[in-house]
Amino acid sequence: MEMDKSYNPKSFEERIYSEWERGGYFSADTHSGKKPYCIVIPPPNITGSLHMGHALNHTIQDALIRFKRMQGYSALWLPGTDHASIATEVKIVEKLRAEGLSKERLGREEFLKRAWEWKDAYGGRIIGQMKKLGDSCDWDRLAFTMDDRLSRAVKDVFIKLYGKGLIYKGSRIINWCPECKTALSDAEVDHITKDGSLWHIKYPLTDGGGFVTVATTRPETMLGDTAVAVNPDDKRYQKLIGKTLNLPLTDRIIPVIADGYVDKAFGTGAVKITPAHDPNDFEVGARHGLPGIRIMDDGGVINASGKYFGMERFAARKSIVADLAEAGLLVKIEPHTNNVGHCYRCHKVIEPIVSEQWFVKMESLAAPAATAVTNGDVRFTPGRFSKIYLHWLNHIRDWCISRQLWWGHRIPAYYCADCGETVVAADRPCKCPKCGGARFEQDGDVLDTWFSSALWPFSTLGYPDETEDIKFFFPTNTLVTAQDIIFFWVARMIFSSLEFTGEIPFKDIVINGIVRDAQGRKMSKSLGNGIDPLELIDAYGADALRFSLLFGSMGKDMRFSAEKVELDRPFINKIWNASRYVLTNLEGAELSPIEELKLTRGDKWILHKLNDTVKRVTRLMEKFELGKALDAVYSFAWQDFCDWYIEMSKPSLYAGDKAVKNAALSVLSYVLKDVLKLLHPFIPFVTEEIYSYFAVGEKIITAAYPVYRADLRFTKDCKQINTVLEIIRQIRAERLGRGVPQSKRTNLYICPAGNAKVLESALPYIEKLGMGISATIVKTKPDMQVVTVIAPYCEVYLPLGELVDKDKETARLKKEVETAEAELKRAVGKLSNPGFTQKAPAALLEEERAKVTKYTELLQKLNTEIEKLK
RNA sequence: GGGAGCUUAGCUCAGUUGGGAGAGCAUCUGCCUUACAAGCAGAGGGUCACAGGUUCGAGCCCUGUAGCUCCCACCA
Repeated sequence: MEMDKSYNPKSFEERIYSEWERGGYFSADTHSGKKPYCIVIPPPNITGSLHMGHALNHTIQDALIRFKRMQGYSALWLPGTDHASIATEVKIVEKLRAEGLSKERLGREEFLKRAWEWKDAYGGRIIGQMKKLGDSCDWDRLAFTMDDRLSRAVKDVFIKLYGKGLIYKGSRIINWCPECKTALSDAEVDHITKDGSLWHIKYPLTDGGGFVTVATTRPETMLGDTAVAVNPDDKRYQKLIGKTLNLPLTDRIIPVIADGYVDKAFGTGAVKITPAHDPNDFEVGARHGLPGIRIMDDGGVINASGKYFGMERFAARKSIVADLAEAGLLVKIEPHTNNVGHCYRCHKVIEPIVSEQWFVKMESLAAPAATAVTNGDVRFTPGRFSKIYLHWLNHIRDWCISRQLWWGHRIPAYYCADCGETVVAADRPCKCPKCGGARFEQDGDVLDTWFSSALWPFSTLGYPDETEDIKFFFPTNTLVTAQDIIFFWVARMIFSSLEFTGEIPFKDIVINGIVRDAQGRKMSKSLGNGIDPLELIDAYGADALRFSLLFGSMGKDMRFSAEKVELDRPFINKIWNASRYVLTNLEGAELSPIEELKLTRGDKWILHKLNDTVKRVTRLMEKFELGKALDAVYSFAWQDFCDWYIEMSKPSLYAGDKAVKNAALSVLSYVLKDVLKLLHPFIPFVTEEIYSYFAVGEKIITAAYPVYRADLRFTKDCKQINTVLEIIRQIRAERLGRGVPQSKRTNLYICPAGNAKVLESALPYIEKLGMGISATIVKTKPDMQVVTVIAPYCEVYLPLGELVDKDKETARLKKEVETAEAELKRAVGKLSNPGFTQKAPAALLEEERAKVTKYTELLQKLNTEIEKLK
């Protein structure tokens, strides 16, 4: 078998994925005797298409799953999708509109039929895209939040919470989106800072004694005012408390009340109170027994008596302001920046409105969820996200869970048609427990999409049933997600899990960064700066994309562009070619286990370094430092293995000694295979493809992950070879420094400073890598014109003949003298500082003393050289 | 109004518990050396945002300042 001459991912990625799928390599067994490791996927919306955020998030999860699978765990990456109530409904409504239809005309049942059709047609699109990326999910366990199984969990949880009094229905101020025509939870509101205005309006006193001027950012809500509040300590207004005002543009009379909530310093110090349309006013109203007057309908249209009836809210604002001005009641308009809530789906300004909705009481649920993080049961990576999480939980308010939508889990509450009694049950009740009536109407609302996602880690594994899966895999191990859904999802999974399973849902939460564009902006549809991961896969291959996403930092936002993929791709090509080098030489060779080989010093060097790399990479993987882990394999593979060891191995392969060649190939294969294994979690396709040539019939996806081997530690040999490499580097620099072409090889004469033995065994390396015809040990400088290279533990003489230019050489040596003198001075300076010698650790002192010796000797040598040249 | 993160080479970023500033790309030089020119071998390039402080010693710890980014927040 021969590998293609060049790396061409298109020729194998698809094939390899289907081999994995057919071979059942992704399925996790509960009876294998292996330890469980489980990641549940953040379920993408069925409306979604794979974007760069998914690509990064999935690459991390897949790398972790593959790592654990290779380590011998029964590793389950549980995939699924989310019905995304509001997002999907908006899409379907749009589609209907395009067909000239509306959901109201269609009716609930027909609408849902259409929605399911839509889901069946497009909901699986993202799954195919995930496979292109290489996601090794257990597709047999694919879940959907509206599956019967998961819906059962939703009902179960709702009923239990209701039974405990933790779900209640009540009339409260909620966030209303007039576009989506539904209530939203606090988390679903984005606050955007906007330049607006502060309108100062005069409200006349009924006794004719003047006016009270109020300041407001939403003048249209005055139609719903039921009081004006001032601070009880405000001397300006104390006389007015208890008096009444004529509410302009209406015929209503409202009182002036005193409430500590009012800030004397802001605006005019007098606040109009609109209990039905402002959260603060709602509370002030409650304290003072004020009525709330709702003046807006669910479409954001004024729904109050009078001329403004039927006007859109912002048109009404304009009109009201104009009318106030005309009546001489508008004092002034001040520029004012404030934060305006927007719907996270349609981005329209939300309206606070009093409405009857279902809520989850949060206090008792939030506390244990906070504790789980503070006591370390659940850990955030990076740790700073725990602060964000805790802050949210500690300031949480009740969660509005009802949505005036149709696509989703319908609230399992039934109202008796006869007496109005509420019955919460999994199925439609037969008989009213209060009046015995038999006719019931189910609540028309559906649940917040996040209510079902909150159950994801256990609903997907079988909750409320005690399935094999839940017994084996729950609590799961790691959750990988983006920071923008810590509140929506992560926090809610934790409190739900603690409440219903009594356990944490996962041990670790890994927060991945945001993939930004080359200029650091968020990728967004409106900016049009998004990159399509599928296009990148098409152009460069999935491995290259995955590599680029991880090669860099983790947990931090990253700048990304197609150019980055392009620039990172040569690494994969390098691995491909290194593999070809080994493979092409492998023909006819007989390999032996490395334990049985007589290892050369170079072998020991690379094995020692490999061992270090394995240890380091494993540790970093376990700490979720995937970027650094990849970096560690990268530099080992490229620098140590390709640039040095492969070059060192060439004489052994080409010298014609079969035993030597076999031994060299045995080590080459061993190291290469381990490199492939270390890389497999990151770049699964190409490693699997290459592996198939080296281990016919085996699959790297289930190969054992390399482990640190105490028997492959060769600290001394490693140090010695490092010195040799330093000598080689010096020789190369000397040659290149005077423009000697690489093809011009010379004899090398090496004069060791001390023990010659170490250098003797390294002569072949020095010869090969130092561009030598031959390398020989000499006792003294040969009697010819040479360039002297002053290297560690030796001097190397290069007979470069006429190339030697005395002046240049002298200049070069003088420069070296300068640096050596500087180093010496630094070391001596440190050692003559009593503070340093008294307080610095002994090892450091020793190091500095060694430097003094080293540079003193070096200086002597250099000066001798300079003298000789004269 | 609170909180978080960032500021290191021209660019993108690493810098573990304080002990001589690193990588990749870009630039420059020389090489098509039998795995790879998507490559090899070298070189140049940094007041570690700024100002103080702690320390024998600070990119790293402390305080403050500035700029950028993000999150949270019911001052109308």
